Amino acid sequence: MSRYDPSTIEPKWQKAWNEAGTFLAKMSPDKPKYYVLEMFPYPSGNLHIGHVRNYTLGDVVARYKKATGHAVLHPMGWDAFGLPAENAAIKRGIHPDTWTRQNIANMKAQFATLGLSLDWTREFASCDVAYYGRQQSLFLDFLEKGLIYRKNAVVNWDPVDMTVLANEQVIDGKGWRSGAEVERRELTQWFFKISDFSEELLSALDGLDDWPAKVKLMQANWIGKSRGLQMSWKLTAPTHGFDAIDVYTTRPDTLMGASFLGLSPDHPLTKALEAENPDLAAAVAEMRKGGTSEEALETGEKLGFDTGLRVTHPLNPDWEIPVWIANFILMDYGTGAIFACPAHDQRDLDFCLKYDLPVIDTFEALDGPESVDGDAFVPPKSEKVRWLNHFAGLTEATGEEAIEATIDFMESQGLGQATTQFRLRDWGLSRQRYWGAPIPVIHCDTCGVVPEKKENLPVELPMDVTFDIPGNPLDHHPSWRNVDCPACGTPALRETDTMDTFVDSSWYYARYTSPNAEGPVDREEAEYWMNVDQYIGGIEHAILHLLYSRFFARAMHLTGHLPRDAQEPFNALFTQGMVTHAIYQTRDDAGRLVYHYPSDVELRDGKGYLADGTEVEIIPSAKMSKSKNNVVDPLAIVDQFGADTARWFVLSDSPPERDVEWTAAGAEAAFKHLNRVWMLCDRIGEMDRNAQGDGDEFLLREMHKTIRDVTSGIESFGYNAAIAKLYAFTNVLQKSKASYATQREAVMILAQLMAPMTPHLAEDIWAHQGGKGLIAEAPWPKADAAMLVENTVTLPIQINGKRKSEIVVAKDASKEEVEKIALADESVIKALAGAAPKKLIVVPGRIVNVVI
RNA sequence: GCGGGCGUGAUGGAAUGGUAGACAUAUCAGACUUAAAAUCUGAAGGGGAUUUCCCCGUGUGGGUUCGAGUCCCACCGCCCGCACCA
Repeated sequence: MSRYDPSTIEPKWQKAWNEAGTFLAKMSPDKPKYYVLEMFPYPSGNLHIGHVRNYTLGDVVARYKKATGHAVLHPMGWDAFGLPAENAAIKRGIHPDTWTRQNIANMKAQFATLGLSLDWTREFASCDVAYYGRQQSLFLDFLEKGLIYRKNAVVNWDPVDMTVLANEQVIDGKGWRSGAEVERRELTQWFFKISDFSEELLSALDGLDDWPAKVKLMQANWIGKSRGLQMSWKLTAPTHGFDAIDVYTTRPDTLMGASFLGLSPDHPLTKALEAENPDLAAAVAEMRKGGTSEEALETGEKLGFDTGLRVTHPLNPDWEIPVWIANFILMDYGTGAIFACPAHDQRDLDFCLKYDLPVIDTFEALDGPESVDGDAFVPPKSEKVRWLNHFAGLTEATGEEAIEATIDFMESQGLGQATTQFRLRDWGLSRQRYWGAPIPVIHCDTCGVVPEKKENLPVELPMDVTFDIPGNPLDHHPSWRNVDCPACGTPALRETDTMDTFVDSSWYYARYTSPNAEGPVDREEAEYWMNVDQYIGGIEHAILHLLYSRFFARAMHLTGHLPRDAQEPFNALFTQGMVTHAIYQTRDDAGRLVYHYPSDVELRDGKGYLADGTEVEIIPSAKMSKSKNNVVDPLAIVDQFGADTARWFVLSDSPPERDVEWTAAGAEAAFKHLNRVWMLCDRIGEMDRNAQGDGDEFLLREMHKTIRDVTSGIESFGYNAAIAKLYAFTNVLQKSKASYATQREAVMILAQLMAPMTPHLAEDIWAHQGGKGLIAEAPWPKADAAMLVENTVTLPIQINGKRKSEIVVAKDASKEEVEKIALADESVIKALAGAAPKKLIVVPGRIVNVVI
């Protein structure tokens, strides 16, 4: 008898795989290729249990695909630029490069303990000059193609991180990383023209069949296409160079309900009026303060200011409508001006009631007017309503029909144009930070903005920088900025802005295909390996990272770096859930919550107690957080139980797309099970080689069913169900009295089916039972169809749809035979009590239903 | 407000329209043991009769169907995304 000791077998097999080069990706003309990629980690210093889940999910795919005869690419690297490194430099005086390299070394060692089937020869970090230098050359190519431009723009300024944020990085008016209230600033910035691709990025979502519908919907909402009408409203008296105000609306059908025309506080006309009207300027200043802060949202206070200007209604020159400035109108969307229809828009109604402006119904429900004070009548656009005063002659029609009729009418009269608007804005990539890829341009007094010459790339980050002054260290460097203009040769200054780290993660998947290529990617390698066949990561990247990558792949195609087919870089996407853990809390004398480490809590009968007997409150399945003391350290788990146990557990309890709660009991159960499998292998190993037994056929049948079920489970990310089948089969095998030969075959198959999940244990069993070579190189077992067919089948018998009994019939029994046997069944005879059944339903091989 | 998803034992969760609760956790009982742990065997949706019988049961109420956890409608609850977006 031997003991299951992961601490000896796991390093042993990891070494064997390394020495054999088992996981090196090689182009093979005779095999289909398969590229599986998990989102690369930020080198924060330590692996957390969420990484273990993410990378185990991918590893199952990679190992399974290898076994099914694919040439597999499964690389790993580091998303290594970013703010935390600079924060560490400021706080602890460590250079960002040192800090990052130490973290990478540390995490790589932790990765090694997990036994992942990664090709480490392709590893790179985004802060490697070899990587970001190529990124700079992509920048120059994009610039030349007109995919990048510079503009003066109001940007979101994060006063804590001292950097510009993309719109997408502002959450509730706060910086996504720092949480600081975002301020407005005007700076000259570089932008990717992602908005040129709005339509394309939206419509191509339809082709992404193996992406979660949810992610596609989130992207579609983010791109935010809307169809509407743009039209001009004439001012009764021209002012400040305006003789009309352009308005965009998605509800042109409500045109006859116009109550006022609203301007954004940032509208050019507002700005012009501000200069001469102090009262107006004060009101507008007040509106800007409110902005989109959470407080403003809570109070929902509508603020307005009557400019005194008047416009005429496009359809009736005699109808004068007042022009107001309103705080809820955004300059960034549409034209920054709206017409308000209070009868059919709650927000407009609130405003009109507050400022005593008219409310005009333009349609009513078919069953009569709805008169509820303070509530706007807003039926779904698809609902049919009665039109009260529609100029195009509509009487009963849906909102959708009315919108189209209005647009047609207005266009035919030359009063407006159908317009498509997108919410998606260009991606600002400039960051006023040190730890990022330098933007390779030079500012020359005579030539202006000049791109760096390609032969001068890479523009390397200087290592001799200090962090004692706030702001960008590159600005304070004594010499780095000073260069000669590539165009005229006179002294000039380097741009000190660096690139958003989302740029780094927008093309790394392509670089993995050819990490040593002279250019950004090698066309031949890229054409072979691209696309990523299966991409796996967190739902938190559903919008930003994935949208930017989709844009980048298109831009790389336009600049000749990637084939057309690679424009959608990720064929299939899987978003995994979080690993959660219970929080154990009590309250101190002042009523404040105190969080206890799981190791300090004893669990009994579903309740938790501290050493002194105090009962703790258990909050199940909470997000892991250091401050809540509920973080699980994967290294401790590997030390205690081994990597296979950690891998088995994160796969077993929940479907991969859902959150899984880490429990000590669950981890122990996983370990116990692996022990059981080990003992089973041991027992079979000690059997007499010639031993005969009973139940060989039964065991073999169960074995082939398990092959079938585990295979389909892995194919469909149903890992938890696949593992349940493996448990069941282990139980069968454990009780089996079959011959040695059959039991050995069964345990070998068990090992093969477990190999994607628990590769070390599987490898060890394989070796013990005399398997040839490595199990990691062995082909996937095939279920024998003949063994899946049963000779007899048990059919449930229902009476009026309720299960009452069951019968055993031959597999190929005819309908008539089944009917005869069913009618002879005791409970059927009893229920019929001599009468004939009204109806008899026989579904061959499935069920019998007797209707009385 | 708009869009999407989900609701099954004490718990995590299984279930191509066809035997609801696989598998696991926690629980209980038994075996082994001086004892405990480990291991093994078994019980277990709820209720009632009380061995082999009956009723109820997948958030609630309807519907389609021979048959619904699964499909349709309405409602309730929870979760996620977006949002003074015209």
